[in-house]
Amino acid sequence: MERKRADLIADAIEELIFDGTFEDGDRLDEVQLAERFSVSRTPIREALQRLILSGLVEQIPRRGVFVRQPGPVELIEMFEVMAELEAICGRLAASRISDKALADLRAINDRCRTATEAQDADGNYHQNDIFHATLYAQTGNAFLEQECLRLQRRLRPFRRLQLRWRGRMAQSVAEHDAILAAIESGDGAQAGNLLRQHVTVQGEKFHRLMSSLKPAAE
Amino acid sequence: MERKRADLIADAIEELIFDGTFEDGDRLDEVQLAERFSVSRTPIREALQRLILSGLVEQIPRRGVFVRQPGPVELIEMFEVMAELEAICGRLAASRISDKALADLRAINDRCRTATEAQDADGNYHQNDIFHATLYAQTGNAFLEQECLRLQRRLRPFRRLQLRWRGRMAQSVAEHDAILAAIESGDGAQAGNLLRQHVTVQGEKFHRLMSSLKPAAE
DNA sequence: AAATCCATTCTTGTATACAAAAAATTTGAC
DNA sequence: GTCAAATTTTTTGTATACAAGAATGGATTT
Repeated sequence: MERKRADLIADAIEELIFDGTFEDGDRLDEVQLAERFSVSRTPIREALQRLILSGLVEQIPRRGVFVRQPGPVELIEMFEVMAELEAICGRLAASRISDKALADLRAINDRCRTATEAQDADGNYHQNDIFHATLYAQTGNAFLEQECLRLQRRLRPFRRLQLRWRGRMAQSVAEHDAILAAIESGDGAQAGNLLRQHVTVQGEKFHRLMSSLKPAAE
Repeated sequence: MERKRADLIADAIEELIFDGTFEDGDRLDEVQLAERFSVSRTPIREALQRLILSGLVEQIPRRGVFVRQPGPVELIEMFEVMAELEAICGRLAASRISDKALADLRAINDRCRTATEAQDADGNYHQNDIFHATLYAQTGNAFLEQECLRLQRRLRPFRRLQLRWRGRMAQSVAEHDAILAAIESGDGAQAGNLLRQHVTVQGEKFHRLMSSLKPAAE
């Protein structure tokens, strides 16, 4: 399943948006991008199509495509959906997970713990993504897994910001422990509730997220 | 904000797949489609991009795009996700719905009932879609609403088939009544469970119908 | 001086031409 | 006659040329 050049370009443009090269509201000029990537406008336009469909940019007919970072409201909404999806995953996984996968999850969370103790935010962040992705796979529902991965990917740059909150990493690891305990005991409802709380943006996390958005809003 | 020609073509091709003009596994020839719609290959390719991203067709690099109808397993998975999403909508709507919207839902279900009594499958089908779409909007979460509409749209041709089951339409209307009662009493958990069951049944009915058709299809 | 209208220019949307890769067919050897 | 290799053909992927709509700027008028 090889990928085309347009896919690579789409990923590259996505990265340029995430790292701040293109800010909210910026127009993505086709000819500039074509020069930057040393290709014609055609593959650029294909790449932009992908980004439009993923919701990362918005197209205004005959005007161009513009970076469209989600505002506070939309972001909260997306996190709410993510929380509910993860709750579903937890509930389903509790009744469908294999012993091996459970051991894998414990091992992944141990690596989260190690990274946390080493103050390694990048490591924690990465292992955390793997933890959740592994959980998705244990729902036994490949379609659900893909949908979760899609939203996880979309929220990635925002989730990363939350790790800057002091003590958040350690708390996250502890929450993973509780989730794993609920899954192991087969208590799907409890696993779901814990996961929903784990992902839901509320209280301190809410303010933290909002203030980190302020600079991007300008 | 109807976009451009490529979007109309994408919808048209989608319709051609749903109505059976293109079957599972068929290759969608770019030049043939270009002739059919009297445009060049460029807008056709853009339309196909959309269908690829929506999962309705599959692209094999350097080979072309092929119609990819979901198999029995994937279909069951999709219905399971739809059921869980609707359950979420029901739970959220129970605490967020307005009195006016509740009255609207009752009116829509009354139209479902009228259509059922008139043996009007098309009418019931249409009003049923509106019923659920209206419910999505009452979650107060526009992102969730859009995601639900997306999956609802994808499952539409399959949901339609289950109405052929004798008595299903009347049962569906009764289930809507129970759901509305739960929402009105503010019992989100109950509303969610009823909706999950309501949609799960659709999937199972469809599954049984499909397996009974399998011999004929081969 | 401000506003409006027209022309120029810039950008997207579409068509076509070209290149590269895969499928199909033909030709040749055993 | 069959299998294989090479060539032809078909089809996708990319580049470029062209058309149409929107923005911009200047000139003219009030």
